[in-house]
Amino acid sequence: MERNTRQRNAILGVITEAGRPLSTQEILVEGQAAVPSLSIATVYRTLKDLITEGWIVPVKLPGEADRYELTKLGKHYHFKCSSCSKVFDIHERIKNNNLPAPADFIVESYDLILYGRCSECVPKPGGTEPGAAKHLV
Amino acid sequence: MERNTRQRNAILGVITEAGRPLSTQEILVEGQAAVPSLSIATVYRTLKDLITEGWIVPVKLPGEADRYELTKLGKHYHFKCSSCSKVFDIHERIKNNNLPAPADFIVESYDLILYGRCSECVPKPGGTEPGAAKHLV
DNA sequence: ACGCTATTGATAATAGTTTATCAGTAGCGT
DNA sequence: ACGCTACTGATAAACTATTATCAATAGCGT
Repeated sequence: MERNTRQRNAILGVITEAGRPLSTQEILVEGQAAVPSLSIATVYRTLKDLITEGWIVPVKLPGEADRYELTKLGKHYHFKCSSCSKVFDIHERIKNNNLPAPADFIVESYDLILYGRCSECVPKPGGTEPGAAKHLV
Repeated sequence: MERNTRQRNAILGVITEAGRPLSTQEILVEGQAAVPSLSIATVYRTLKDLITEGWIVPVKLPGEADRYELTKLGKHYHFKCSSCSKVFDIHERIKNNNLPAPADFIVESYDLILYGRCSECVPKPGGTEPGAAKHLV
């Protein structure tokens, strides 16, 4: 990065504010609130730069396109809501860190992905499904 | 399925023998040992049928194409070797099943994926990297 | 062995995501 | 304010994985 552009600021701003990993489409739409002309090409270009510079990291989930979040959030896990499709960070530790594998295998790292309903999409008594209407991704 | 073809038998056979989730390419190559003319189209078609019929299930890993394994193996986790790229089943149980998430989230399921070196690719003293030469996927 | 038709093989087409292209725009040093 | 050139926006292109197409092949019931 050599110039401090509105687009770049908007994109890094959106990711910083989000507090959860965002898809390229989420970044595009949110970023256009700040820079209406923002294009998907610039989103991809800037994400690549931000990764190279170490500001953000891609979050990979099975069968889905990458999402992106701040590197400084460090090692943690992810929760995907099966209703609204948003992905949230889980910073709680796994209590028992004793991960089982065959004795002659060397475990170097691991991913844990939880699936379920986020607080917005938990079915509440006497109401219609909140998730259905709030589906944004 | 209405006819019992050599192709179908070969594909289901390869998956059954493997003992680990196989990629479409692995299934194609291994299947061609039994049916040399086997094409990738037939692999995809047959995999879809076998899934519909309940024989196999897709195994999804972050950022990778689906692999396939027998349904009857039941719920378990996976280990991906960072050297040879093979994926192995982990049937051992997680000792502490207390998965952490925000209190107002409902966890319905989870995926656990271990990364590291399989027994074939563990660096052994005084030898060159076995993994480099054995990279088959 | 015959014949019907489900299945196959080869390849084109599709789908989704990411990257390349290039003329126009806008940071930023002077 | 000027000018250089990195950056942007629009879109084409590339890429990978998967599915559709269709003439040729091969199960399987008779």
